[in-house]
Amino acid sequence: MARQLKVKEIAERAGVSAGTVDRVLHNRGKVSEEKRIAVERVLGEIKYKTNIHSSAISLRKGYRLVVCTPTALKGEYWGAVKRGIEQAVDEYSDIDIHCTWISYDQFDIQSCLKAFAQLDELDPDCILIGPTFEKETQELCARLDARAIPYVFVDAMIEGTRPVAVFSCDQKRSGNLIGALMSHFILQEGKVVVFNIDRKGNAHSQNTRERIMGVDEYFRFRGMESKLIKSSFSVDDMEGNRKRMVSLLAEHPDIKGALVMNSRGHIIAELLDSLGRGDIKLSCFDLTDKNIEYLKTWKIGALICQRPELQGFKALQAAISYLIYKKRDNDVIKYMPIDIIVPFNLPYYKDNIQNL
Amino acid sequence: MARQLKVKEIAERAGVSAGTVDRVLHNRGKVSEEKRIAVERVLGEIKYKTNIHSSAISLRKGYRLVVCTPTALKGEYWGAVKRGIEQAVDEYSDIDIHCTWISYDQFDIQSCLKAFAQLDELDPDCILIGPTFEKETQELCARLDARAIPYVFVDAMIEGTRPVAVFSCDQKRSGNLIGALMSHFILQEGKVVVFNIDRKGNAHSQNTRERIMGVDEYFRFRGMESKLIKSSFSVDDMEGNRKRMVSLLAEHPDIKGALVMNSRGHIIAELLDSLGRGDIKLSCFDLTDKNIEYLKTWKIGALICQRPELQGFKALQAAISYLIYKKRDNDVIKYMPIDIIVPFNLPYYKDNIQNL
DNA sequence: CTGTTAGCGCATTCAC
DNA sequence: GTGAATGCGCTAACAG
Repeated sequence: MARQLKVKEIAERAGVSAGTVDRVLHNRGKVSEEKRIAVERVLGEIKYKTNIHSSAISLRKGYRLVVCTPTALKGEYWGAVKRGIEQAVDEYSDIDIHCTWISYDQFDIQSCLKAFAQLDELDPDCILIGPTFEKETQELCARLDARAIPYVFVDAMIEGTRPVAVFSCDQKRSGNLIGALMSHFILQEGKVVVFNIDRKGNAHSQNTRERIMGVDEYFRFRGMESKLIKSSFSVDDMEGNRKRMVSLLAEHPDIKGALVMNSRGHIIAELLDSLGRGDIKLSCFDLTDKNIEYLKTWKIGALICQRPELQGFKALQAAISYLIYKKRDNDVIKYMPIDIIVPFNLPYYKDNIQNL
Repeated sequence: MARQLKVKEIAERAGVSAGTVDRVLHNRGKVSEEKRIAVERVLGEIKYKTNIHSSAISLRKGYRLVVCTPTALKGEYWGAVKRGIEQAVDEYSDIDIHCTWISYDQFDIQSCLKAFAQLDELDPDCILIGPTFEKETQELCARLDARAIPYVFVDAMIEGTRPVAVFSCDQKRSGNLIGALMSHFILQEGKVVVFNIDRKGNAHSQNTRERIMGVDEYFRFRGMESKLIKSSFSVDDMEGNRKRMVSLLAEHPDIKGALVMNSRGHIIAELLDSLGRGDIKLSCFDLTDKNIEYLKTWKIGALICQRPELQGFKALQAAISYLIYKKRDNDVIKYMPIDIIVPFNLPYYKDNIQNL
């Protein structure tokens, strides 16, 4: 296999200049039909791939990005996403990337609206969005589309929008999976509560809804629908949670398992623990510090995770690559693997630099 | 935070030339004590990080690598490792990397010796080794050390050698994990056979031994050692396997589960299937095409995997980075995550480009 | 439209 | 030892 030709050599072969080849390569226009064809002919004969290094080094332009996600606390889900983004910024430090961070309370729609209003005031090259509320995000995106500001979603797709890319998981599959795991744990012996979180001013997030559909689907498939009980809890009212839990357990003495459809399983773990109901098998989503704590002591049986760092990393990467090459990939939605984490494989997921 | 200084600016501040700064940065020597200190002082004040792009572009040198692993068939474990390596070569195509591939039969020690003998004839810049036989690999490495040829291990560490880096999994943990999974499947009801593979001219590989230790450890921990039965099978004598299996099952009618300590679980799956013993729960290692086939039909319950593509990718990366910067990382062994794959999360592991 | 040219930041000559 | 000069491959700016 021959050495790869360089721009200059392609230019020679096509009887044009390097500048023209560059214009054709990145279809920046301003090339006559004739010359374009000449260049494309040469390009067709060989396999050219632009040298990312030379490219990056010549492209000495800065990019202003805004990242808008639920509050990214260290050790929580969005903290991991943030880490991934920061890691990517760091890795791309040769490109001058300036990030502005804006966050909102994912359980409070007003807070989200306020954050989105801030976005309207800014004029970045691209926005990374961690969406929660469907309608509000659609409205934001309509405004961004109008202003021709591209955006990338992390964690979830929002229908009716036109993102450059989306990094997420197949949430329904996650639901199937956690349902299947739980059915193994409880073994037809009793019932399973499916917990959700109370939100201010809006229904469940898209992701949560899809996960629940996945659980339902699995239990229906197994002919065990009647074993599912639905309930919810609050992220801040612990006393209320306790009361609800006590009456729930009284009402359904045959509860053997609990699924929390988001990352707050640790709240239920603590509650069950304090009520002396460690016999109830528990499983939830995401490798957060608090979940890890309960996973280690087997109070959470398994965690279903979706590579938040990688999502953040790839999202930043996608934004930059779009800004540089203005190319949209055909497959907008990129699915991450769904990881199953139990105490034994925990150490090699947590903080593992190999995971990017 | 201020913009990062460039070599030229550092040179100015230190009152030296760019050349000198470069010599200090990569301690290539030939710098007077005095100037070195001046440069290091400036370096201490700021945070300099060399621009990998400019670096890569200036460093216009080619590298000759040799990859020596068990035969890398598509759809099998080593095929995945190969894919990862090729992917990395592709990604680094700006650097001129030339790979020579040498393979051996992992179940035949003579074949391995022959491959290693070939290595002695070559004079590459670095070798990527997928080791199987411990003593033979140690001997090879001693010769490589003598010839000052650096090497990287993929898949397993071999004690008594000095690799630049090793990409592997904590195999004992994998054993713990598969043991724990199996104990969930069979639920104290019956016994578990642990299968291994017959090898020509040597005992089990290091990885296999560690995995078995992990299973033993877990069952001992649970006070269930008596439930384990050890057996083995051949990769090519199917008729012999069938006979052995029949007599094994006759001897132990209470077998409820089977663990295969390598990637050849599909052989046992097929055998059990043909014997009408689909009731025996089966689990093994690695996401190979044949295992996937049985996983999809639930004839294999779960696969334990160790990111072979990523291992290959990182190994190539480590080799190049060592060749360029001559720096050895302190943590030679890099552990990959241990993935649990069941039918539900299979699609997002298999061929998922997001996994690198 | 098109060709020429001047860098980008670093590594490596090669004189001094 | 040391600095100045050159080039890597690509892109952007500019003159025509």
